[in-house]
Amino acid sequence: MVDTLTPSQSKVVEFPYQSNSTLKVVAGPGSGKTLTLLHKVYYLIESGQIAPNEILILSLTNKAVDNVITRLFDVFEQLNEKRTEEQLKEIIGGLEVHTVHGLANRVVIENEGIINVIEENGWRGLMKLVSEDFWKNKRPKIPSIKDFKRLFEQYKNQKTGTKDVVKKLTDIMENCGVVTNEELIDRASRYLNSDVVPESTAQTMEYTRNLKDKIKVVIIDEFQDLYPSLLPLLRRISLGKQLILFGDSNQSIYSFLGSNKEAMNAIEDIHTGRDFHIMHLHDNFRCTPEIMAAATRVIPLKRKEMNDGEIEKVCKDKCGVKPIMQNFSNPLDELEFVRDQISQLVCASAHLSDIAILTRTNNQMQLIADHLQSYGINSHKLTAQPDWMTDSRIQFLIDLMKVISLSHREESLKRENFVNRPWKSDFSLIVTLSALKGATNQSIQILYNECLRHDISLRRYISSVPMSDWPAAVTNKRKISNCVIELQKLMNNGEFLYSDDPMQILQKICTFAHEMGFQMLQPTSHRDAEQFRQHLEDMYIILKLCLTNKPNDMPLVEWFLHTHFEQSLSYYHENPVPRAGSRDVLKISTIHSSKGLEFPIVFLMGGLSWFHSISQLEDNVLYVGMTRAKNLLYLLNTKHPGLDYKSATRNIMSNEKFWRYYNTDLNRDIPADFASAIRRYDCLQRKYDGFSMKRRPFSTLSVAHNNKLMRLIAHIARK
DNA sequence: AGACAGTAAGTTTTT
DNA sequence: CTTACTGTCT
Repeated sequence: MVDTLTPSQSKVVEFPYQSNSTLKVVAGPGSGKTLTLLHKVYYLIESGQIAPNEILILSLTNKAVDNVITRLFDVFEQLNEKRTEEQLKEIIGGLEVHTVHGLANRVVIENEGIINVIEENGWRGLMKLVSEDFWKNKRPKIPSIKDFKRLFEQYKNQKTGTKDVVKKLTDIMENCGVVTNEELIDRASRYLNSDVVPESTAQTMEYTRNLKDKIKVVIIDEFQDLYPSLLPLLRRISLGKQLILFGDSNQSIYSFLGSNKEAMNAIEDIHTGRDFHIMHLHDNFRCTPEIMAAATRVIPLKRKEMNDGEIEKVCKDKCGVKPIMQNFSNPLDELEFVRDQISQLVCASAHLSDIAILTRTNNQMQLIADHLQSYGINSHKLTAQPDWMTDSRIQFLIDLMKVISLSHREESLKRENFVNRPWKSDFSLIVTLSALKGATNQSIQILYNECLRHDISLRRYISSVPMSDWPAAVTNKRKISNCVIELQKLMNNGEFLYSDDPMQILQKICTFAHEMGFQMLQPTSHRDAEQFRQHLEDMYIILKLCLTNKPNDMPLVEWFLHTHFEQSLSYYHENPVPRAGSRDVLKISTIHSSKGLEFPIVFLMGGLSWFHSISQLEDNVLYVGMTRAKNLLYLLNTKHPGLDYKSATRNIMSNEKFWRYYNTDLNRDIPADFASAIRRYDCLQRKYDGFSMKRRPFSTLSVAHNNKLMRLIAHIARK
């Protein structure tokens, strides 16, 4: 059955099930980790030891989860042709595959109802509630949202200093069902730890209980990404179960979340006195020996292993081309180099979709995408989430919908004489009012304090207490009041909350936002406006999708608010390139998001050198980036003591030997006529010559919001 | 108070 | 390399 696997892979797959034990599988890049994992799952089920619903597969990123889910069906189908599609679906449907946060979310929701994870706009709103002197003697004088977030966490843990301020904020969050990601994990592990489940709710807590009692095997994919604060949760989940860890410590690139060295050691003996086994998958089926040799030199520990003769076995033949390294002092040169190389590669036998450009930051990613776009080269961003979901303007609109929906719910509960506290709408309303032009921090603070004093919801206070009775210090009373009145109009208007027409819903909410003139929705440029329009369109698609799968007894708006996150993720997963005109587009991703993926050709952008010095990536980040490449690797502006800079750049386009190797490796036909590549390239160059710098508007070259590049270009222009 | 020299950070993800 | 803040001196 497992004859397609290597001996070491088979050993992992056939390792016996044994409760209360840990198996750690160290799997280097390209070693067939996911394949082995899936075979392992299949083996557990097929051998009758474990039922599908007794297996829990966890990972840290959505990407890794997607990866497992996507390949599940293929691998299972291949392994057993006897089963019908229906049976396979049932087996696969029984498996639990989640991100750690996704799992925590489910547990918490089951125990305390719908909760929301606080987002950028939420932090901005909270920030408005702390007084100026909170920032006195603090690190940054002009605090950003990020600084605020950091300080908030810090104070929460320390429980010293401005405790009362933080306490006030956490109370609001508590009341409104808003949590931070850390809190989400904490709460989940609390619910799993509390062994006493109240009898009355025992039946409904099925999911939580199953996690504790039913699951027998917990598989953690990419264990190197774990960080200390996840450990309590994982400890509880793996209690008494077989814990199988897959990963590679050299690919640990999330050390900024906490010390994962510590976490990695801790997870090995997560329960003391446990049976512990470790296995290695050494073969590398992905990279060429040339790429692997360079990547190995990047990690000090690896270099030592190599000397000890304990190196990964690369299973591919030499391709004859070493990684191409080049440094630039001018970012435009770098972008042009990339563009030129891509032209050459495509004119030879590469497809655009073979190529991936990996960057360190999201900003760089956007910059490169824009530049290539200006030449008519389409690219697809491999982000963890679709763009529109991270657009704070869209999130703001969703917040507006939340205020209306939650307020409506509160009103109807009140009519039926239920308890009125807590008012979940307060949080979203604070976020909304904070964005209102003219509503100062102070006004919102005072108003909110008044509400606390009168034990009344913020919305209700604003709408029912006459403005003349508001504290005098509140400015712009009319504007604030008007905003809430308009919100209430939407709330009482059945055409919004109970509408089944996605366009109508979108229109109503946009009209409202427009009339209120929210500052943050004002586009700063034409480009900005176009982007917003596109994101609105994407939101419309998800609204339409919600309409097709919503339960009959739930209004569309409510269903959307509850499920839009998951729905968009799965929609995005199934339609990875929803709007690109041509199918053949190149891929752009941050190094972090590219983990677990592989590409025939990789451009690794160390950093667009804003500085004259070339940025040095962390060892592991560089290693991950390099080992994504199957056949050809470019290292641009990448500095590392282990790398040898003297390797010469060859003309790739006319390297027949390489392209023979390349096409063979990808199971493609070898082109008969290599000379035509050069002809095609010449033709393409002539076309690009038409794109003179003058004709290309500056705004497409750089990004309006990337001031740094603008300044740098100005600097270069002066010279 | 104002000028000047020295220092540390910048980024990456999770619903 | 640039920014944003600190500390020290006059």
